[in-house]
Amino acid sequence: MPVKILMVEDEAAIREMVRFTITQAGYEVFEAGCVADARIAIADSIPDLILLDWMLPDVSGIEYARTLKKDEATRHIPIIMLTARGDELDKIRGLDMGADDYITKPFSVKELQARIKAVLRRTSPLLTEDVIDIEGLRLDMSSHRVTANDTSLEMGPTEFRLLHFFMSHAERVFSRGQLLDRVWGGNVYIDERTVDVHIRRLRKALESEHYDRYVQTVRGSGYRFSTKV
Amino acid sequence: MPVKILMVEDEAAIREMVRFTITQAGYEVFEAGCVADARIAIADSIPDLILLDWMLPDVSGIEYARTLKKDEATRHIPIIMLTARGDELDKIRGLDMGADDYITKPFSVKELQARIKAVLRRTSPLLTEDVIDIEGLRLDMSSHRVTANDTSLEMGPTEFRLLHFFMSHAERVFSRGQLLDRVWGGNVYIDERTVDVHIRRLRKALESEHYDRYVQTVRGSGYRFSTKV
DNA sequence: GTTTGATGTCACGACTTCGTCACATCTATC
DNA sequence: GATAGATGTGACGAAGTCGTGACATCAAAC
Repeated sequence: MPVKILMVEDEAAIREMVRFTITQAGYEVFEAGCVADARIAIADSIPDLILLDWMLPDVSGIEYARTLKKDEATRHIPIIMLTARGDELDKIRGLDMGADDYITKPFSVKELQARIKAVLRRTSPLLTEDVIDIEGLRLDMSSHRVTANDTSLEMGPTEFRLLHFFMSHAERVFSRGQLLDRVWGGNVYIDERTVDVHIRRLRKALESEHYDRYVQTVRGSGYRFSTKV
Repeated sequence: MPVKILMVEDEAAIREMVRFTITQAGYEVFEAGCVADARIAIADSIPDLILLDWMLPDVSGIEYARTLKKDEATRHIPIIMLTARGDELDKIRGLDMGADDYITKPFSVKELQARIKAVLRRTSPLLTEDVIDIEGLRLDMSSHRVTANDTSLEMGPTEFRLLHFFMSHAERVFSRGQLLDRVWGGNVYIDERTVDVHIRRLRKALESEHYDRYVQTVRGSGYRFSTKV
């Protein structure tokens, strides 16, 4: 599951350039030309980062950023604002609506790549890793494989995504609703108890090498991946 | 468990701006357009801070602040008064009805954020923190875990909430009624003696690492979490 | 068309948590 | 040291939460 980036930008030229930059770096891009489209894209699948133009045809980028930060489901998503001139930057900074970084046009491919990487590393460091190894449990994104002490473990696609999410966000509790949003993708009308079943399947897959104890139930709250047993 | 802020303000524009500022900072907002609504909101759930306009349609902010400070259940809630002009500020100061801070309109987002943070820090320094550590007893909200000297402690959800409340309001006595209001949430019709039982359960959970001595009985008043034994 | 694997839902049972009660224990006061 | 009121504590039933196997559905592969 590659890192998903949503770009909200109306100028075709910049979109072209950003799309190239991002795919080049191995991320997955979703594009929206206006806020309305962005909403649809997010409802469909929650991205790991948003590149947000400050001037948009329908709603201003600033205003939209505010909306995103207000919503519980999207609050955690880091936002990089794209602004036209340096002097606008000050204005935006002054408004302080929760962007995690800013970049002024025109910008270079290298600069954009660097900032994306920096923001992702800051917000969820393990998300960018190609292979995550926690106490001998190794999840390899490129080969799409999970091994425990060099023993290959079998699991379904959903369990793999679930494990990847857990391992890149270890030591934190997530409610069933949050897991549905972030592992299944938004706009799904799935019973929350379904999460239980996939947790069960994931545990079963990890069981043979005794890593199932890392997938912990937090009664009344949700689930957690933690090495502290 | 986010910090809850009640805003009592009749002007829609200011409400909009304040609501944004607050959610932005990660707090939870409840809104009331008049004192009557504010009463209802408080009966439902006691906030951690109140932003109170000085001119309100039904009862004046000053008068309401006095009422709040008279009532045992709401006395502890810090109040920030919102006033229209600087000269009114002197008047209010002179009246001294127990506001913890004042802010004059128009005010900036930054200023409001700063004052909220300052007041919260002053009244309950640890309320804004995600992880609270008191003398080796550590409560981590994000991983939803309690550890004592690196030993994980087991307890039920209610005991966890109770301990979190105690640790973020250390060295203060709370009556059973106050604890019911603030830990169980308002509008519950539960026997006050039930608190005793949960205190007992919390003590039992802390017992193994000898932190139960921090949960203290104040005869005739209620309970207190204190490191002074 | 059949098979296979993945997925979401359901129902049942096991287990936890919660509020209440009854009784024991403690403390202040006389 | 007797009394009365406040608090500690174990037990219990009810309600809630979670684990788990079974099943229906669907899409892709053959």
